[in-house]
Amino acid sequence: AGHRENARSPSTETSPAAQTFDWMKVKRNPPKTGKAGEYGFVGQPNTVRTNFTTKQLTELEKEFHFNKYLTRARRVEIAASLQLNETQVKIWFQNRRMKQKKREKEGLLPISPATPTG
Amino acid sequence: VMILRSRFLDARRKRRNFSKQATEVLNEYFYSHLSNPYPSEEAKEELAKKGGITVSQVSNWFGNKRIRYKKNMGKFQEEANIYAARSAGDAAQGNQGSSPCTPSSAS
DNA sequence: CTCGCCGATCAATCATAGCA
DNA sequence: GTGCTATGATTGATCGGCGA
Repeated sequence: AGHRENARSPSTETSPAAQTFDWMKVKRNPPKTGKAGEYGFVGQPNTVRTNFTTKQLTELEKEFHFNKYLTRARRVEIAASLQLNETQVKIWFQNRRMKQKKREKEGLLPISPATPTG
Repeated sequence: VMILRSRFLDARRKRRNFSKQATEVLNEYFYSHLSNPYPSEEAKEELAKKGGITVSQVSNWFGNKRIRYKKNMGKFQEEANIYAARSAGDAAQGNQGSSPCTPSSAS
């Protein structure tokens, strides 16, 4: 699943090789990590990816080993404990699960593609 | 920043450029589908096999390629022309009707 | 309708490879 | 041996679709 755009820019057609397709115009909204309690104002979009500290990552990983999925209550605890947003904790777990899945997949058949009669 | 960055630097970062063959296959697909360079899972597997790399690497390559291409289109015009000429006659440019091209080699 | 998850992708960054 | 660019991988966060 993903994007299905294919529109082309209305103008700028002089160049034959590369127009400006829609996917080239795709822009992501700035992160709304409303990071507070660190610097600047509270509730002000950070506009930049948060850099998790080693401690935070360690705790998150530890929790991940305990259980791959979090409950609302648990999430609140961890978020408060690590001084992160609930959303950040939630997202971290999501990305973590995806990473695990990818790891399992890679360490399974990248060495033996079973290519009979190539 | 400062500090803390001294992570063991996961050896993962250890990388090696892809073979010419892999780059060739990837670029061929990219510029042949410049209007929509989003290969499906199947296409990725095919490309991975042809290039002798993993599907993840194919995904990474396209992800980086797309971002870097649109960030510096001018820098890729040259490549675009080169690969565009090679496929010349594929779903690439102002191709709205999209031809029923499905060269999927059936085994 | 709201919320979490999945899968894919984005976008910024890290660290190294390659070249002058 | 130094400095810059090219390139692969990592990752916090977004987008769209689904199901509870």
